[in-house]
Amino acid sequence: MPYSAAHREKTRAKIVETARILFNRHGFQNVTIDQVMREAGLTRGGFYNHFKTKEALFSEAVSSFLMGRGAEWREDAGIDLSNLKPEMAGQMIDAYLSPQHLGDIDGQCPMIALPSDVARADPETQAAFQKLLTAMVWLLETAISPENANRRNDALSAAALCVGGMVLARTLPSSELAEEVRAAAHRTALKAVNP
Amino acid sequence: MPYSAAHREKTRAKIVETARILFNRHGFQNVTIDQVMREAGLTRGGFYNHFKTKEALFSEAVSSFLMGRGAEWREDAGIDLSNLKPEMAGQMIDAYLSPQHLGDIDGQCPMIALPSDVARADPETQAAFQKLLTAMVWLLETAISPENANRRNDALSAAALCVGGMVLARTLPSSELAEEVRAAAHRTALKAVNP
DNA sequence: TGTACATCAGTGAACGCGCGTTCACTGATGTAC
DNA sequence: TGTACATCAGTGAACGCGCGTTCACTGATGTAC
Repeated sequence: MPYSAAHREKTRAKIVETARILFNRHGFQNVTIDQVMREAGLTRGGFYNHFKTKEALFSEAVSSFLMGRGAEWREDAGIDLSNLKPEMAGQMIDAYLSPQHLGDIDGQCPMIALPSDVARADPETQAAFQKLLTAMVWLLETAISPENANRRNDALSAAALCVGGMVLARTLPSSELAEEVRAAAHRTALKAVNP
Repeated sequence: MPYSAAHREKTRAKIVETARILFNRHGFQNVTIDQVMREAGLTRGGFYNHFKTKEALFSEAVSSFLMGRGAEWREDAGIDLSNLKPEMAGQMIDAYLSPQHLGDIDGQCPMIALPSDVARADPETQAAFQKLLTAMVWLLETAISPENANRRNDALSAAALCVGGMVLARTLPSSELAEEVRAAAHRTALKAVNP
């Protein structure tokens, strides 16, 4: 058995991570397989040793965020999934709706960079997207103080504010208005999880 | 001067309106010029009599919403721009975050259907998108009771909830979760403009 | 320990298709007389 | 009022390029002996 399974897995992971970043930058359709493979230090043809189609790569790239880049991101924000405390909902929102996240094209959450692309993608990709949102809502809901009778409603709304605020801010050409939207969504999301 | 200017203008408007709908359904890149022209009852080649590039059409399609489909939409919701009253912020939110709007693929607001596409489009298209948001925020802000000291913040947040809630709901494969997000965003947006 | 071998990750040329754009043309229509 | 003409909206064939995918191959590496 030439080439260890670990080697194969490492190459595959490298392709997925490269793709995640390029999709974040340019969107699904504006990234070519050639580009991904070259950026990953490989050549075009090898792609199909690892993935069936370009769409399959997209699905993996979206899905990889939760435990990949997203995990680093939670760590930086001081969020410990195995030990959620009420204040972590606020920390989550602070991090998600931060100017840093707005400026971090490569590392951003796929829900911000790719919603339209996912809406038109295959069911696997949409399922990966849904998992991302479900995880976010779960985290917010679990962290919100149990005294709040509208926990679920507030968690869902905070998630909508997080994604909506960032999507709008990303799309606006005027950075002043973008910043205004981000800041307003931030303030209101904090109020929603901690009324 | 053969063919009246009105005829030319009518054809052009027909192309834009057809394109707006097709972009809403399939996204910018998944719609071909051939498709648009055929659907508008014309043939491929004529396109360039009216537009310089496909991107120019995109920009017009986004921009056409405000005074086109969006105007019908405001009328149905009972919103009169020349005579805004406090309760109209609520009517606006009721209409935007309604199950009907969620189901209306063809008629939906471009901010919901096309945010990722616009984020990667040319400056004209982004400017058209910004005009849409600016109009929405202006409407909400103007309608919100002047007693509210955080008018602008609340209007911006309500807009983020409107767009964010709908974008998420559109992208989710589970219609139950989609409906839950929509309803939560709706409730919280209403609270934001009318605390 | 060293070597022949089998495997399969990776290579790069080629294929085929779709689509944005161009272009020479056609023919419907308004105007001048 | 009727007709010849000029204009230009609309036609449809063709071009050219890019990209997803395929395929015959190469050569690095782990294993058997």
